[in-house]
Amino acid sequence: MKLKALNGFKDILPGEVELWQHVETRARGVFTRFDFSEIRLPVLESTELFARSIGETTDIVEKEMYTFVDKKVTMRPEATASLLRAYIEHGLYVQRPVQRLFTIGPMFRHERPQKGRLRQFHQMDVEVLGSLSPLVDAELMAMGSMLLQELGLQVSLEINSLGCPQCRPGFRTELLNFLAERMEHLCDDCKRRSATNPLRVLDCKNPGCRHQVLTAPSILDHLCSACADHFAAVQKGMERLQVPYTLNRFMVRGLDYYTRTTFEFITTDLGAQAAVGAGGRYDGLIEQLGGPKDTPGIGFAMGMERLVLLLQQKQGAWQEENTAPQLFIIALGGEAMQSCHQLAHAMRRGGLRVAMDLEGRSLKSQMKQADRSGATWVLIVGDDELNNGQGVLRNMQTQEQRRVALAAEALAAVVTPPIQPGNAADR
RNA sequence: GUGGACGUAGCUCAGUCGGUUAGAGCACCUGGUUGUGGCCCAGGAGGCCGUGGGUUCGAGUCCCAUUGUCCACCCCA
Repeated sequence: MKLKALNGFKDILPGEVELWQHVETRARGVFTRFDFSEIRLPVLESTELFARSIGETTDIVEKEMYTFVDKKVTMRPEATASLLRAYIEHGLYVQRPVQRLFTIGPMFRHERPQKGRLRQFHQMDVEVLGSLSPLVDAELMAMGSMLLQELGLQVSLEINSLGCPQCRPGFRTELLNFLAERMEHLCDDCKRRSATNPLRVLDCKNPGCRHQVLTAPSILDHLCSACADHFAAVQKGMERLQVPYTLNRFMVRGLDYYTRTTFEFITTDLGAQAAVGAGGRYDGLIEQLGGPKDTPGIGFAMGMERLVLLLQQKQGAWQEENTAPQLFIIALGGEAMQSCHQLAHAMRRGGLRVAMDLEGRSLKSQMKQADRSGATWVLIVGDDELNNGQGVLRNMQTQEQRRVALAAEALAAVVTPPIQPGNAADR
């Protein structure tokens, strides 16, 4: 095999696509219920946009971006930056003081692929721009929980606050002092992290580090009064909406722009990839990207691959929509083929799903195809049927056959049964 | 970028101590039935055994390199 998809890039084949559509349909339903509007964004943006928003020294920007160096453009590694760019560029803050937007699409990061992680992956991204209200934080998390619940997934929610530019530096210094005292007990990665991003030591997976960090100062004890009040109001809001969550003072974020509330939807069923969704507040980012002053924002992203993996592991988690042909037409002989081709077209124009073999294969072979297609009805047309204008219509389940006029309307009347008033509610 | 495991038919996998023509199941095609699906039966097609080198009388099997995939680390949705 010579040509194949790139490492970390995957085809989504028929059979699996239906599950993706199911997830997207459910997501769109929930998001619009919460008054969010869809926005569609380019996958290619100026490199500068990501460098400025995500952070020059983050792993994503330093070594994971697909960048056309000569053209100074990059395949987006996440959606928030692009969405904010569009928000600022089109002055959406003028049209509506608080914008609620979502987008669904592919992202690109040059990482080593593993379970639940690809180089092209797909996210559903939700953002609320222009609101400082803690009720928005609570509502976003509640919405994420609702979607996961409607998908039938058991996922836990962990929340934390990272403070703001007022209170975080103080905490950072204190944490650095704490880490310096027990540097020799930390793993090599954490020794490095202490210098680059000390907060990350808090969520190291190494058991030794976890043990050390248990007695570390807590960010939650160092919030300024504004951040503390906000976080308390977020938690009150969560309780009012009855969204279960756990407080995790060790949770931090990988992207530089996060402030205050952060959260992750966590599962234990995806190997090393615990997070199916994550997000938080980024109150300084919009201004930093050239938007209006003091415009706060908050949002989260869910990993579609991870949701799909979870649903695939869960038998019967969803009901596939029936897209099988309603009628399979079998034509025997050249003349019948031409006549049936025309008939199929007329019925399709009328809105029916009609399948037909155009290869002139044997009746037996076509019956097999019809069976596999899942069609309930099969129309058989040979020379005799063509001459007297009556096709043989067979019900594949009951094996009953009858003669029906070779006319689109007559066939449609049999193939699409009128809806019984009593059955409507069952569907 | 680092580590480990694994590459045999479209898919899932056997293949003994190195031995002559490389196998099974599923899927596909044809027939068993002048024009009737599923089940069954018979037959067929489909392989550079990832690639390149080496050892050997002989390599799918052993060795080396390379490449790909997966899992984990890092990081992240």
